[in-house]
Amino acid sequence: MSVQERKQRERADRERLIVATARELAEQQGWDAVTTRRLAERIEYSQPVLYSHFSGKREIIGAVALEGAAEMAVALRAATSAATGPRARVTALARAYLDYAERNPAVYDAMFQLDGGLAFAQEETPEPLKDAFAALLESLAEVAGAGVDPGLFTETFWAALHGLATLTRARRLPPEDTERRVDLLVTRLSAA
Amino acid sequence: MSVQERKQRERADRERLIVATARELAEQQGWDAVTTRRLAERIEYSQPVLYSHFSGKREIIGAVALEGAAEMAVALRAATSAATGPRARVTALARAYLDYAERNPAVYDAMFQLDGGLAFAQEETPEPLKDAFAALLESLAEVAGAGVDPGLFTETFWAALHGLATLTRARRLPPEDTERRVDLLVTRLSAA
DNA sequence: CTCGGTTGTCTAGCAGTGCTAGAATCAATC
DNA sequence: GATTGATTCTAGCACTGCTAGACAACCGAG
Repeated sequence: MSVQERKQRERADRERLIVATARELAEQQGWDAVTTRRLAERIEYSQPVLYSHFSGKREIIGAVALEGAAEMAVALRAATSAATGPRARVTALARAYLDYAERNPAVYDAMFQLDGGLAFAQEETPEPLKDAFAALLESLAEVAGAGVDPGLFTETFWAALHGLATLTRARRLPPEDTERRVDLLVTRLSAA
Repeated sequence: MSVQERKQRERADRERLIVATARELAEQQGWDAVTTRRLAERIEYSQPVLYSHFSGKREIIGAVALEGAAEMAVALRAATSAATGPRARVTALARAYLDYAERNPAVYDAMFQLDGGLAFAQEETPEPLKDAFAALLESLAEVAGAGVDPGLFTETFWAALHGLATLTRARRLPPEDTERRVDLLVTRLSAA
Protein backbone atom coordinates (compact mmCIF):
# COMPACT_ATOMS: atom_id res chain seq x y z
CA MET A 1 0.00 0.00 0.00
CA SER A 2 2.69 2.42 1.01
CA VAL A 3 4.25 2.15 -2.42
CA GLN A 4 1.05 3.15 -4.13
CA GLU A 5 0.61 5.97 -1.70
CA ARG A 6 4.08 7.26 -2.45
CA LYS A 7 3.34 7.14 -6.16
CA GLN A 8 0.12 9.03 -5.73
CA ARG A 9 1.89 11.63 -3.70
CA GLU A 10 4.60 12.02 -6.32
CA ARG A 11 1.99 12.33 -9.01
CA ALA A 12 0.17 15.03 -7.09
CA ASP A 13 3.45 16.83 -6.57
CA ARG A 14 4.18 16.75 -10.25
CA GLU A 15 0.74 18.05 -11.07
CA ARG A 16 1.29 20.99 -8.76
CA LEU A 17 4.67 21.51 -10.41
CA ILE A 18 3.04 21.66 -13.82
CA VAL A 19 0.49 24.24 -12.73
CA ALA A 20 3.05 26.34 -10.88
CA THR A 21 5.44 26.24 -13.82
CA ALA A 22 2.73 27.14 -16.31
CA ARG A 23 1.75 30.07 -14.15
CA GLU A 24 5.33 31.22 -13.71
CA LEU A 25 6.05 30.98 -17.41
CA ALA A 26 2.84 32.83 -18.26
CA GLU A 27 3.66 35.64 -15.85
CA GLN A 28 7.18 35.90 -17.18
CA GLN A 29 6.55 35.77 -20.91
CA GLY A 30 2.80 35.71 -21.45
CA TRP A 31 0.46 32.81 -22.19
CA ASP A 32 1.59 32.63 -25.80
CA ALA A 33 4.95 31.48 -24.53
CA VAL A 34 3.36 28.65 -22.57
CA THR A 35 3.69 25.92 -25.16
CA THR A 36 3.50 22.27 -24.27
CA ARG A 37 7.10 21.83 -25.36
CA ARG A 38 8.49 24.65 -23.27
CA LEU A 39 6.38 23.64 -20.30
CA ALA A 40 7.51 20.03 -20.59
CA GLU A 41 11.14 21.11 -20.79
CA ARG A 42 10.84 23.25 -17.68
CA ILE A 43 9.40 20.47 -15.58
CA GLU A 44 12.01 18.15 -17.08
CA TYR A 45 9.59 15.68 -18.55
CA SER A 46 8.43 15.00 -22.07
CA GLN A 47 5.24 16.49 -23.47
CA PRO A 48 3.03 13.39 -23.20
CA VAL A 49 3.44 13.54 -19.42
CA LEU A 50 1.39 16.71 -19.43
CA TYR A 51 -1.44 14.85 -21.09
CA SER A 52 -1.42 12.19 -18.42
CA HIS A 53 -2.37 14.91 -15.94
CA PHE A 54 -4.50 17.24 -18.04
CA SER A 55 -6.62 16.68 -21.11
CA GLY A 56 -4.86 19.54 -22.84
CA LYS A 57 -3.56 23.05 -22.58
CA ARG A 58 -7.03 24.38 -21.84
CA GLU A 59 -7.28 22.32 -18.67
CA ILE A 60 -3.89 23.60 -17.49
CA ILE A 61 -5.15 27.15 -17.93
CA GLY A 62 -8.23 26.16 -15.96
CA ALA A 63 -6.10 24.82 -13.13
CA VAL A 64 -4.18 28.09 -12.95
CA ALA A 65 -7.49 29.95 -12.96
CA LEU A 66 -8.80 27.98 -10.00
CA GLU A 67 -5.62 28.59 -8.05
CA GLY A 68 -5.93 32.27 -8.82
CA ALA A 69 -9.57 32.43 -7.76
CA ALA A 70 -8.76 30.95 -4.38
CA GLU A 71 -5.89 33.41 -3.96
CA MET A 72 -8.00 36.34 -4.98
CA ALA A 73 -10.76 35.44 -2.54
CA VAL A 74 -8.19 35.47 0.27
CA ALA A 75 -6.76 38.80 -0.89
CA LEU A 76 -10.21 40.39 -1.12
CA ARG A 77 -11.27 39.21 2.32
CA ALA A 78 -8.00 40.37 3.84
CA ALA A 79 -8.47 43.82 2.35
CA THR A 80 -12.09 44.23 3.44
CA SER A 81 -11.59 42.91 6.96
CA ALA A 82 -9.02 45.62 7.56
CA ALA A 83 -11.50 48.36 6.70
CA THR A 84 -14.26 49.81 8.88
CA GLY A 85 -17.62 50.90 7.50
CA PRO A 86 -19.41 49.74 4.35
CA ARG A 87 -18.04 52.45 2.10
CA ALA A 88 -14.43 51.96 3.18
CA ARG A 89 -14.81 48.21 2.71
CA VAL A 90 -16.01 48.65 -0.86
CA THR A 91 -13.13 50.98 -1.67
CA ALA A 92 -10.67 48.52 -0.19
CA LEU A 93 -12.34 45.72 -2.12
CA ALA A 94 -12.10 47.54 -5.44
CA ARG A 95 -8.47 48.46 -4.90
CA ALA A 96 -7.56 44.93 -3.84
CA TYR A 97 -9.28 43.53 -6.91
CA LEU A 98 -7.46 45.79 -9.34
CA ASP A 99 -4.26 45.30 -7.46
CA TYR A 100 -4.49 41.55 -7.82
CA ALA A 101 -5.23 41.89 -11.53
CA GLU A 102 -2.25 44.15 -12.00
CA ARG A 103 0.16 42.00 -10.02
CA ASN A 104 -0.96 38.72 -11.58
CA PRO A 105 -1.94 39.56 -15.13
CA ALA A 106 -1.48 36.04 -16.48
CA VAL A 107 -3.54 34.49 -13.70
CA TYR A 108 -6.20 37.13 -14.23
CA ASP A 109 -6.29 36.27 -17.92
CA ALA A 110 -6.62 32.60 -17.10
CA MET A 111 -9.61 33.39 -14.92
CA PHE A 112 -11.55 35.84 -17.03
CA GLN A 113 -10.03 36.24 -20.44
CA LEU A 114 -8.90 32.85 -21.67
CA ASP A 115 -10.83 29.66 -22.12
CA GLY A 116 -10.00 27.37 -19.24
CA GLY A 117 -13.01 25.17 -19.88
CA LEU A 118 -14.64 26.27 -16.62
CA ALA A 119 -18.32 26.87 -16.05
CA PHE A 120 -19.34 30.21 -14.57
CA ALA A 121 -22.48 31.33 -12.78
CA GLN A 122 -23.93 27.84 -12.90
CA GLU A 123 -24.63 24.87 -10.71
CA GLU A 124 -21.44 23.07 -11.72
CA THR A 125 -19.22 26.10 -11.24
CA PRO A 126 -16.10 25.06 -9.27
CA GLU A 127 -16.07 26.05 -5.61
CA PRO A 128 -13.13 28.51 -5.76
CA LEU A 129 -14.91 30.58 -8.38
CA LYS A 130 -18.15 30.65 -6.42
CA ASP A 131 -16.19 31.63 -3.33
CA ALA A 132 -14.37 34.49 -5.07
CA PHE A 133 -17.73 35.83 -6.17
CA ALA A 134 -18.99 35.38 -2.62
CA ALA A 135 -16.06 37.42 -1.34
CA LEU A 136 -17.16 40.25 -3.61
CA LEU A 137 -20.78 39.90 -2.60
CA GLU A 138 -20.11 39.98 1.14
CA SER A 139 -18.93 43.57 1.03
CA LEU A 140 -21.00 44.77 -1.88
CA ALA A 141 -24.34 43.63 -0.47
CA GLU A 142 -23.96 46.31 2.18
CA VAL A 143 -24.09 49.09 -0.38
CA ALA A 144 -26.46 47.58 -2.93
CA GLY A 145 -29.28 49.76 -1.73
CA ALA A 146 -32.92 49.00 -1.09
CA GLY A 147 -34.80 47.20 -3.80
CA VAL A 148 -31.66 46.11 -5.60
CA ASP A 149 -30.76 42.46 -5.65
CA PRO A 150 -27.32 42.04 -4.06
CA GLY A 151 -26.33 39.41 -6.62
CA LEU A 152 -27.24 41.66 -9.50
CA PHE A 153 -25.45 44.58 -7.88
CA THR A 154 -22.33 42.47 -7.37
CA GLU A 155 -22.37 41.32 -10.98
CA THR A 156 -22.63 44.90 -12.20
CA PHE A 157 -19.93 46.20 -9.88
CA TRP A 158 -17.68 43.32 -10.77
CA ALA A 159 -18.18 43.97 -14.48
CA ALA A 160 -17.13 47.57 -13.99
CA LEU A 161 -14.00 46.53 -12.16
CA HIS A 162 -13.27 43.94 -14.81
CA GLY A 163 -13.61 46.57 -17.52
CA LEU A 164 -11.18 48.86 -15.75
CA ALA A 165 -8.72 46.04 -15.19
CA THR A 166 -8.70 44.75 -18.74
CA LEU A 167 -8.83 48.06 -20.58
CA THR A 168 -6.03 49.45 -18.46
CA ARG A 169 -3.82 46.45 -18.95
CA ALA A 170 -4.52 46.31 -22.68
CA ARG A 171 -3.37 49.94 -22.85
CA ARG A 172 -6.84 51.06 -23.87
CA LEU A 173 -6.96 53.37 -20.85
CA PRO A 174 -4.08 55.51 -19.55
CA PRO A 175 -2.95 54.00 -16.24
CA GLU A 176 -2.37 57.29 -14.43
CA ASP A 177 -5.99 57.99 -13.49
CA THR A 178 -6.92 54.53 -12.27
CA GLU A 179 -7.28 55.75 -8.70
CA ARG A 180 -9.69 58.50 -9.67
CA ARG A 181 -11.76 56.13 -11.79
CA VAL A 182 -12.07 53.72 -8.88
CA ASP A 183 -13.16 56.52 -6.58
CA LEU A 184 -15.77 57.63 -9.07
CA LEU A 185 -17.04 54.11 -9.44
CA VAL A 186 -17.30 53.47 -5.71
CA THR A 187 -18.86 56.83 -4.97
CA ARG A 188 -21.52 56.62 -7.62
CA LEU A 189 -22.40 52.94 -7.52
CA SER A 190 -22.67 52.68 -3.75
CA ALA A 191 -26.14 53.46 -2.49
CA ALA A 192 -25.96 54.16 1.23
CA MET B 1 -1.59 56.80 -66.28
CA SER B 2 -4.97 55.18 -66.56
CA VAL B 3 -3.37 51.76 -66.37
CA GLN B 4 -1.67 52.52 -63.10
CA GLU B 5 -4.86 54.02 -61.77
CA ARG B 6 -6.78 50.92 -62.63
CA LYS B 7 -4.18 48.80 -60.88
CA GLN B 8 -4.31 50.94 -57.79
CA ARG B 9 -8.07 50.69 -57.78
CA GLU B 10 -7.94 46.93 -58.13
CA ARG B 11 -5.42 46.75 -55.32
CA ALA B 12 -7.62 48.83 -53.06
CA ASP B 13 -10.58 46.63 -53.94
CA ARG B 14 -8.64 43.55 -53.05
CA GLU B 15 -7.58 45.05 -49.76
CA ARG B 16 -11.18 45.74 -48.87
CA LEU B 17 -12.01 42.19 -49.89
CA ILE B 18 -9.39 40.85 -47.52
CA VAL B 19 -10.70 42.86 -44.59
CA ALA B 20 -14.33 42.03 -45.35
CA THR B 21 -13.54 38.34 -45.74
CA ALA B 22 -11.52 38.25 -42.53
CA ARG B 23 -14.38 39.87 -40.69
CA GLU B 24 -16.96 37.54 -42.18
CA LEU B 25 -14.90 34.48 -41.38
CA ALA B 26 -14.28 35.69 -37.85
CA GLU B 27 -17.98 36.29 -37.25
CA GLN B 28 -18.90 32.91 -38.69
CA GLN B 29 -16.31 30.72 -37.00
CA GLY B 30 -14.35 32.89 -34.60
CA TRP B 31 -10.94 34.50 -34.96
CA ASP B 32 -9.18 31.19 -34.39
CA ALA B 33 -10.58 30.05 -37.71
CA VAL B 34 -9.12 33.06 -39.49
CA THR B 35 -5.87 31.51 -40.61
CA THR B 36 -3.81 32.97 -43.41
CA ARG B 37 -4.42 29.86 -45.48
CA ARG B 38 -8.19 29.87 -45.11
CA LEU B 39 -8.33 33.59 -45.67
CA ALA B 40 -6.20 33.31 -48.80
CA GLU B 41 -8.35 30.52 -50.13
CA ARG B 42 -11.54 32.53 -49.60
CA ILE B 43 -10.26 35.53 -51.51
CA GLU B 44 -8.93 33.14 -54.15
CA TYR B 45 -5.31 34.19 -53.91
CA SER B 46 -2.27 32.59 -52.31
CA GLN B 47 -1.10 33.50 -48.83
CA PRO B 48 1.80 35.77 -49.81
CA VAL B 49 -0.71 38.15 -51.38
CA LEU B 50 -1.99 38.93 -47.90
CA TYR B 51 1.48 40.02 -46.91
CA SER B 52 1.70 42.44 -49.83
CA HIS B 53 -1.22 44.30 -48.26
CA PHE B 54 -0.64 43.81 -44.56
CA SER B 55 2.46 43.17 -42.53
CA GLY B 56 0.78 40.21 -40.91
CA LYS B 57 -2.32 38.82 -39.28
CA ARG B 58 -2.17 41.46 -36.56
CA GLU B 59 -2.54 44.26 -39.05
CA ILE B 60 -5.55 42.56 -40.61
CA ILE B 61 -7.19 42.42 -37.20
CA GLY B 62 -6.36 46.10 -36.80
CA ALA B 63 -8.06 46.92 -40.09
CA VAL B 64 -11.22 45.12 -38.99
CA ALA B 65 -11.05 47.00 -35.69
CA LEU B 66 -10.91 50.38 -37.43
CA GLU B 67 -13.85 49.46 -39.63
CA GLY B 68 -15.76 48.42 -36.53
CA ALA B 69 -14.92 51.61 -34.65
CA ALA B 70 -16.30 53.75 -37.46
CA GLU B 71 -19.43 51.63 -37.58
CA MET B 72 -19.91 51.76 -33.86
CA ALA B 73 -19.57 55.53 -33.78
CA VAL B 74 -22.35 55.78 -36.33
CA ALA B 75 -24.54 53.36 -34.39
CA LEU B 76 -24.01 55.22 -31.11
CA ARG B 77 -24.81 58.62 -32.62
CA ALA B 78 -27.90 57.25 -34.31
CA ALA B 79 -29.16 55.86 -31.02
CA THR B 80 -28.52 58.98 -28.98
CA SER B 81 -29.92 61.40 -31.52
CA ALA B 82 -33.24 59.59 -31.37
CA ALA B 83 -33.52 60.12 -27.61
CA THR B 84 -34.61 63.25 -25.76
CA GLY B 85 -33.07 64.33 -22.48
CA PRO B 86 -29.64 63.52 -21.04
CA ARG B 87 -30.73 60.47 -19.10
CA ALA B 88 -32.58 58.91 -21.99
CA ARG B 89 -29.60 59.54 -24.25
CA VAL B 90 -27.25 57.73 -21.90
CA THR B 91 -29.61 54.77 -21.65
CA ALA B 92 -29.88 54.62 -25.41
CA LEU B 93 -26.11 54.91 -25.69
CA ALA B 94 -25.46 52.05 -23.29
CA ARG B 95 -27.99 49.81 -25.02
CA ALA B 96 -26.60 50.61 -28.44
CA TYR B 97 -23.08 49.87 -27.26
CA LEU B 98 -23.96 46.47 -25.83
CA ASP B 99 -26.14 45.75 -28.81
CA TYR B 100 -23.26 46.37 -31.19
CA ALA B 101 -20.97 44.18 -29.13
CA GLU B 102 -23.52 41.39 -29.13
CA ARG B 103 -24.29 41.59 -32.81
CA ASN B 104 -20.65 41.87 -33.90
CA PRO B 105 -18.67 39.83 -31.39
CA ALA B 106 -15.69 39.24 -33.65
CA VAL B 107 -15.40 42.91 -34.56
CA TYR B 108 -15.73 43.83 -30.91
CA ASP B 109 -12.91 41.44 -30.08
CA ALA B 110 -10.76 42.95 -32.79
CA MET B 111 -11.31 46.37 -31.26
CA PHE B 112 -10.89 45.71 -27.57
CA GLN B 113 -9.78 42.18 -26.91
CA LEU B 114 -7.23 41.21 -29.51
CA ASP B 115 -3.97 42.78 -30.47
CA GLY B 116 -4.46 44.73 -33.65
CA GLY B 117 -1.31 46.73 -33.17
CA LEU B 118 -3.31 49.92 -32.66
CA ALA B 119 -2.48 52.73 -30.26
CA PHE B 120 -5.19 53.81 -27.83
CA ALA B 121 -5.66 56.99 -25.85
CA GLN B 122 -2.63 58.57 -27.41
CA GLU B 123 -1.57 61.17 -29.91
CA GLU B 124 -1.13 58.66 -32.72
CA THR B 125 -4.43 56.89 -32.08
CA PRO B 126 -6.23 56.37 -35.41
CA GLU B 127 -9.09 58.75 -36.09
CA PRO B 128 -11.95 56.20 -36.05
CA LEU B 129 -11.01 55.14 -32.53
CA LYS B 130 -10.84 58.70 -31.30
CA ASP B 131 -14.17 59.37 -32.92
CA ALA B 132 -15.86 56.37 -31.34
CA PHE B 133 -14.67 57.60 -27.97
CA ALA B 134 -15.93 61.07 -28.86
CA ALA B 135 -19.34 59.59 -29.64
CA LEU B 136 -19.45 58.19 -26.13
CA LEU B 137 -18.24 61.43 -24.58
CA GLU B 138 -20.81 63.59 -26.34
CA SER B 139 -23.69 62.03 -24.45
CA LEU B 140 -21.88 61.14 -21.26
CA ALA B 141 -20.50 64.61 -20.62
CA GLU B 142 -24.07 65.71 -19.95
CA VAL B 143 -24.37 63.45 -16.93
CA ALA B 144 -20.80 63.54 -15.62
CA GLY B 145 -21.79 65.91 -12.86
CA ALA B 146 -20.06 68.97 -11.48
CA GLY B 147 -16.42 68.64 -10.62
CA VAL B 148 -15.97 65.44 -12.57
CA ASP B 149 -13.84 65.49 -15.68
CA PRO B 150 -16.01 64.37 -18.63
CA GLY B 151 -13.11 62.42 -20.12
CA LEU B 152 -12.52 60.52 -16.92
CA PHE B 153 -16.23 59.91 -16.51
CA THR B 154 -16.46 58.57 -20.05
CA GLU B 155 -13.51 56.25 -19.49
CA THR B 156 -15.11 54.87 -16.35
CA PHE B 157 -18.54 54.44 -17.90
CA TRP B 158 -17.02 52.86 -20.96
CA ALA B 159 -15.04 50.42 -18.80
CA ALA B 160 -18.22 49.37 -17.05
CA LEU B 161 -19.96 48.74 -20.36
CA HIS B 162 -16.95 46.88 -21.63
CA GLY B 163 -16.97 44.69 -18.56
CA LEU B 164 -20.63 43.84 -19.04
CA ALA B 165 -20.11 43.12 -22.72
CA THR B 166 -17.12 40.83 -22.33
CA LEU B 167 -18.21 38.96 -19.20
CA THR B 168 -21.63 38.31 -20.67
CA ARG B 169 -20.25 37.06 -23.94
CA ALA B 170 -17.64 34.90 -22.22
CA ARG B 171 -20.50 33.31 -20.26
CA ARG B 172 -19.16 34.70 -17.01
CA LEU B 173 -22.47 36.48 -16.45
CA PRO B 174 -25.92 35.05 -17.14
CA PRO B 175 -27.37 36.91 -20.12
CA GLU B 176 -30.92 37.18 -18.80
CA ASP B 177 -30.40 40.17 -16.50
CA THR B 178 -28.38 42.33 -18.84
CA GLU B 179 -31.16 44.86 -19.11
CA ARG B 180 -31.41 45.29 -15.35
CA ARG B 181 -27.65 45.64 -15.00
CA VAL B 182 -27.61 48.37 -17.62
CA ASP B 183 -30.41 50.23 -15.85
CA LEU B 184 -28.55 50.00 -12.57
CA LEU B 185 -25.39 51.30 -14.17
CA VAL B 186 -27.06 54.23 -15.87
CA THR B 187 -29.12 55.16 -12.82
CA ARG B 188 -26.24 55.11 -10.38
CA LEU B 189 -23.43 56.50 -12.51
CA SER B 190 -25.39 59.40 -13.97
CA ALA B 191 -25.20 62.50 -11.83
CA ALA B 192 -27.93 64.93 -12.81
C1' DC C 1 17.29 -13.35 -6.39
C1' DT C 2 15.20 -13.82 -10.67
C1' DC C 3 11.55 -13.38 -13.70
C1' DG C 4 6.90 -11.77 -15.84
C1' DG C 5 3.83 -8.15 -16.31
C1' DT C 6 2.22 -3.79 -15.52
C1' DT C 7 2.96 0.93 -15.30
C1' DG C 8 5.01 4.82 -16.71
C1' DT C 9 7.74 7.57 -19.96
C1' DC C 10 9.80 8.79 -24.21
C1' DT C 11 10.70 9.12 -29.27
C1' DA C 12 8.85 10.24 -33.39
C1' DG C 13 5.32 11.91 -36.00
C1' DC C 14 0.74 14.12 -37.62
C1' DA C 15 -1.74 18.03 -39.23
C1' DG C 16 -1.98 22.49 -38.48
C1' DT C 17 -0.08 27.58 -37.67
C1' DG C 18 2.27 32.42 -39.33
C1' DC C 19 5.38 33.86 -42.42
C1' DT C 20 8.97 34.14 -46.46
C1' DA C 21 12.70 33.15 -50.23
C1' DG C 22 13.01 32.44 -54.72
C1' DA C 23 10.93 30.53 -58.92
C1' DA C 24 7.50 31.33 -62.34
C1' DT C 25 4.23 33.89 -64.75
C1' DC C 26 1.83 37.68 -66.40
C1' DA C 27 1.37 42.12 -68.65
C1' DA C 28 2.94 46.84 -70.24
C1' DT C 29 6.21 48.98 -72.98
C1' DC C 30 9.48 49.51 -76.81
C1' DG D 1 6.67 40.27 -81.00
C1' DA D 2 10.56 40.46 -77.66
C1' DT D 3 12.05 42.40 -73.20
C1' DT D 4 11.72 43.88 -68.88
C1' DG D 5 9.65 44.68 -64.59
C1' DA D 6 5.98 43.95 -61.45
C1' DT D 7 3.06 40.42 -59.53
C1' DT D 8 1.83 36.04 -57.94
C1' DC D 9 2.71 31.35 -56.74
C1' DT D 10 5.12 27.08 -55.11
C1' DA D 11 7.56 25.19 -51.64
C1' DG D 12 9.47 25.45 -47.38
C1' DC D 13 10.89 27.03 -42.51
C1' DA D 14 10.22 26.74 -37.60
C1' DC D 15 6.75 26.47 -34.71
C1' DT D 16 2.06 24.87 -32.47
C1' DG D 17 -1.17 21.16 -29.80
C1' DC D 18 -1.62 16.57 -29.52
C1' DT D 19 -0.94 11.22 -29.93
C1' DA D 20 0.46 6.26 -31.38
C1' DG D 21 3.48 2.97 -30.42
C1' DA D 22 8.13 1.66 -28.90
C1' DC D 23 10.71 1.30 -24.85
C1' DA D 24 12.32 1.08 -20.06
C1' DA D 25 11.70 0.89 -15.16
C1' DC D 26 9.75 -0.97 -11.50
C1' DC D 27 6.72 -3.99 -8.44
C1' DG D 28 5.17 -8.38 -6.69
C1' DA D 29 5.23 -13.48 -7.13
C1' DG D 30 7.77 -17.59 -7.02
